Formats: sequence, structure tokens, C-alpha cells
Amino acid sequence: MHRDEIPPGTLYLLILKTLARSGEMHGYEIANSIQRISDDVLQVEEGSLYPALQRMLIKGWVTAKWGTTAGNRRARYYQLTAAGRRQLAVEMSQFERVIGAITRVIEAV
Amino acid sequence: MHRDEIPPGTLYLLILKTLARSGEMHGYEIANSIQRISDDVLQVEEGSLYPALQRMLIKGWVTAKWGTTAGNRRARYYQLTAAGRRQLAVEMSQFERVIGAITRVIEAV
DNA sequence: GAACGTGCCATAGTCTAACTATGCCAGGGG
DNA sequence: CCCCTGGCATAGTTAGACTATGGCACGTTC
Repeated sequence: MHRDEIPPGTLYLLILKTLARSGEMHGYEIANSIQRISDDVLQVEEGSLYPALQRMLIKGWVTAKWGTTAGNRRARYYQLTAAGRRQLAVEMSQFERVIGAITRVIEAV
Repeated sequence: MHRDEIPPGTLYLLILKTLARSGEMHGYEIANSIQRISDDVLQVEEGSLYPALQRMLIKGWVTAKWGTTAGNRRARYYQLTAAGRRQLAVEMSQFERVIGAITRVIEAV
């Protein structure tokens, strides 16, 4: 079975936006933040999140450094780069453009 | 390269809705209709459309019969089934639910 | 101090579905 | 006759979200 909750491609947008809002975060925080703000509709699985973060590192959208959490655990803190901020703008406008177009189709008379 | 225009999964929604609106249509008409109503934002490639229609036939969401177009060409005419209409309702509510959740995240302060 | 739960990271492998590229056939116009 | 267009179809590639699994360290409980 598949839950199909997060449409492929939009995970980047969600992560980029979350990091832009909150500055430095580690993976767990990112996932929890997305889940909470979406009222539990979007559940970011660890097996989706960490591969996505790796790809984003490679693309240069984020940087990572190891640190320690408030709960005294080791964690990787991610931060947006300038390229990441640019990518966020791109993804936002693409999202709006495409969702607007789909909405036109499904609301057409 | 990839154009990334139609998010995976939403093609079903677009086709179902288009058929619901216009009754019987053949593939070419469906693609043109979606493209036109979306103001050319959504471009349904033939290599995406026909496989999707095949899957929808197998799932029982549509039926097909061969006919002749106004331009005197042979074409397969697709029509929604009752299951297809039910599926359209499901896809609509899922779409709204997920897009609403994503919107909350990308508009959060 | 052993056992367990939880926080946190990571990867291997599966699967869906949209894409590219290609091919076919028929009608009509130059 | 040839090409353009309309129209259908499939084989193969690719991205990326998922499941399943594993590991480790801290705190708490008994």
C-alpha cells in the first residue's frame, strides 16, 4: 500500500520553506514542524526525509553541520544557502502556477 | 531533463474531471481540453495520456469504444463509469485536503 | 545496572507514474 | 506522390516517496 500523502516534488518545497521560516533545524524538527503545521495531514517519513536532505545537500540548497540538541543528543543541523533561497522562490512560483492551472481545470464548467 | 509540469497522481484527476464535464471524448480531445483550459500550463504528453487511460480502463473508471471523429478519423471514445464518478469525488477531496495542508505550511509565518 | 523507550540518522530496495523516443496508420492537401 | 496532421500505442528511462531495517546514545524504570 501507499499513503500518497506528499506529492512527489513538493517535499523539497516543504523543507525549503520550513528552513526559511525557522533558520537552523535538524531533520527530526523539520519533519515534526511540517506535520504539526499541516494539522497532521502531511506525514514526512524518515525514509523520505533523509534521502531528500541528502539530495538537497548535493544540489547545494542546504548546508549541514553536526551539533547537539537541547535534549543532549547528536543531530545534523541544516541551513539554507543562497541557492536554496533562490530555489524556494522557484518552487513557490511553480507550485502556484501549476496548482492554479489544475484548479482552473477542476473548476471549469 | 524533465518538465515537471503535471504532479504524479493528478493526471487521473484531470482526465476524470474533463470526462465528467464533456461526456464522451477521445484521447486527443482530452489532452487538448486540459491544455486549453489550463491556459497552456499543463501539457499532457501522449506518452503520459495513453498509458494513464489504459490504467483507468483496467481500474474500471472508464469504458472505451472505437468510433469516427468529425474529421473522419478513427478514434477511441472514453466515457466515465459510475466507479469513475466515485473516484473523481475521492480524488477531488484528497486534492483539496493535501493542497490545503501544503498551503498552510508554505504560508505559515 | 539491565531493559526499554525515544530521539535521531541512514541506506537498500520497491514501486508508481510521468516522461522521451519511437513507431504505426489513415485522410487530405499541395 | 509526398508530407502534414490527427490519432493510438508501447518500450524504456527516471525521479522520488515509500517500506523495512539497522544502528547508536540518552534517560528512565525496575
